[in-house]
Amino acid sequence: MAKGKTPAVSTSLKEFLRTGHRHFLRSLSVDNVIFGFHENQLKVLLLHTTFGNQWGLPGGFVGIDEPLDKAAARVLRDRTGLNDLYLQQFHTFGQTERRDNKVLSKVLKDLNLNPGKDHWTLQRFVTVGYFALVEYAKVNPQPDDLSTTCTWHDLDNLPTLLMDHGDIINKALEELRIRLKYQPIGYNLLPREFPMKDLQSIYETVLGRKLDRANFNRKMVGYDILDKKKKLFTGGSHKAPYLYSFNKKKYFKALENGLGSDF
Amino acid sequence: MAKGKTPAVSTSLKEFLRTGHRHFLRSLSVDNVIFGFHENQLKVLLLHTTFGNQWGLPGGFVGIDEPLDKAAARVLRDRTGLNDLYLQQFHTFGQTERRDNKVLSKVLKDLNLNPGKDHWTLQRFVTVGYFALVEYAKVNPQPDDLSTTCTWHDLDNLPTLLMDHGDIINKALEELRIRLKYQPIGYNLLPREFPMKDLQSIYETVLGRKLDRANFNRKMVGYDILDKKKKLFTGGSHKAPYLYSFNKKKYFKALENGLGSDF
DNA sequence: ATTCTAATGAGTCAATATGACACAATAGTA
DNA sequence: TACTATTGTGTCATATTGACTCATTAGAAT
Repeated sequence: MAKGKTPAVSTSLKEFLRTGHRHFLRSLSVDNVIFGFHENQLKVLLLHTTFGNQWGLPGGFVGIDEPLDKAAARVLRDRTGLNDLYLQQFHTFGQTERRDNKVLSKVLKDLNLNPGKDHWTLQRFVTVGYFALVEYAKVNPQPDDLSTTCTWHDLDNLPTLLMDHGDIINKALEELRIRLKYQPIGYNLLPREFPMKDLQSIYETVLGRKLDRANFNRKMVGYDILDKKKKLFTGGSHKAPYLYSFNKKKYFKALENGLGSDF
Repeated sequence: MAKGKTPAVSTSLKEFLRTGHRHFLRSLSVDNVIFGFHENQLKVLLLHTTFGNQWGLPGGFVGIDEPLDKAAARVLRDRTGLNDLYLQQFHTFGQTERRDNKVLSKVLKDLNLNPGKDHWTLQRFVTVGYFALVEYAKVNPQPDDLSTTCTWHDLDNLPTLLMDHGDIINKALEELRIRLKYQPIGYNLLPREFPMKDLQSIYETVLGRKLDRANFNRKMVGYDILDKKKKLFTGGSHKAPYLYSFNKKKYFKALENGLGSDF
């Protein structure tokens, strides 16, 4: 979907479509499922395509001399304006139906480029899926050259999506669910300091069921990977909760001893 | 590494190297980490390359109209002679150093083909890693067109490997370890009926530590996914163990209730 | 200032799971 | 018939989990 900003590539969309096959790996792309958390809702960042009038995941191509992970990180940076985010490869999608005839052939026509079936963007693409966990408030969503808007969408109220992007999101969520069970990565969705209730909300949303407040607290504190801070003044008319922050040192020590495993 | 046997592709190696770029996706390959279990050892199936005098994973290219998963299954079938095996995609490797200059340029020279830097096989490749769990005794290892032998190797005594194939195996093992903790997939490495001790050995090998016999037994039986069969006559001078077999119906029912999860 | 409300931190307790170990049973061998 | 190695099963102390209680407290209402 995205126009890559790899060094030495023209910034013009037309030029990109004409000569991209010389600067990017053929038939390979990356797509990012960027998760955010806001108002007790898990959200995904989506782009609205200029030409096809459809929503799709932020994605891009892989530079001919660019590591795969860097390509995904580049797309993530370009769409969020942020660096060094939690980004995790989770699955590669290689069905033969994965090709975008509608949107891109319309683009090509509009730009007076050869819309023939053999254009490199109209070929079948294998895409490597990454999911990212980002702090909602910090993100400044940026559309790419093929889209008009870039906005958050509630995960349980998604619009119709391009190609298999719905499947990709589902798989990302599934993978997130699994990972959350043996790595406490949820904090990546929160500010540096957060009340325990917010972390619990994330777990409840991702796992899809309510958790007991007291037991959740006990368990998280039990992992010994959080620092307890001073109080928070919430503005709510009730007892103010503690704030916690994630402690990386403690985390890696805890990982060695095996966090949350059977056997 | 492998020559694909996709329909309508010439069976000659030379022809394949000359025209492969028209039948396969460019710069994309699949590699299989095929695990077997024999004499209490976890084994991996490796190929010895004819030209480079090195060992590598069984792999292949993806047909232009072939689903990714099918390509991996095809490679697995071609090397083992078996169908319908446990095969799981686990990671895609996309470092820029992933190109095979040594082996393939030698092959090209020997076949009097243009050994220029721009030959399609000498480009950088992104490879999708799959791991398979197979029943050791049933496998009939088959080398491919670029290798002389295909044999099992002890996982803890591997030879020097091609490119990043060592990393790929390590990652596969790591992924297998994680999966084993929340899905009882170990039985795929065993015959249809097996004594509990063999299953325990697999867990011990994969997890890398001894497990208590009685507790392991209790836990596995507790999952309620195994059928207890008649006795086995081992030939050993001791009490004969029961045989168990995996029950898929029970398994899927157990999965719904969440097998071995925190929270 | 005092009372009220909603949400928090901490604690209890029964049920269940885990880890370490014990012991009788038994297939083949001596 | 006794011996040996290994198996099926049981026990028990300890740790973890799930469901619940209760005193505490920040801000709003009075």
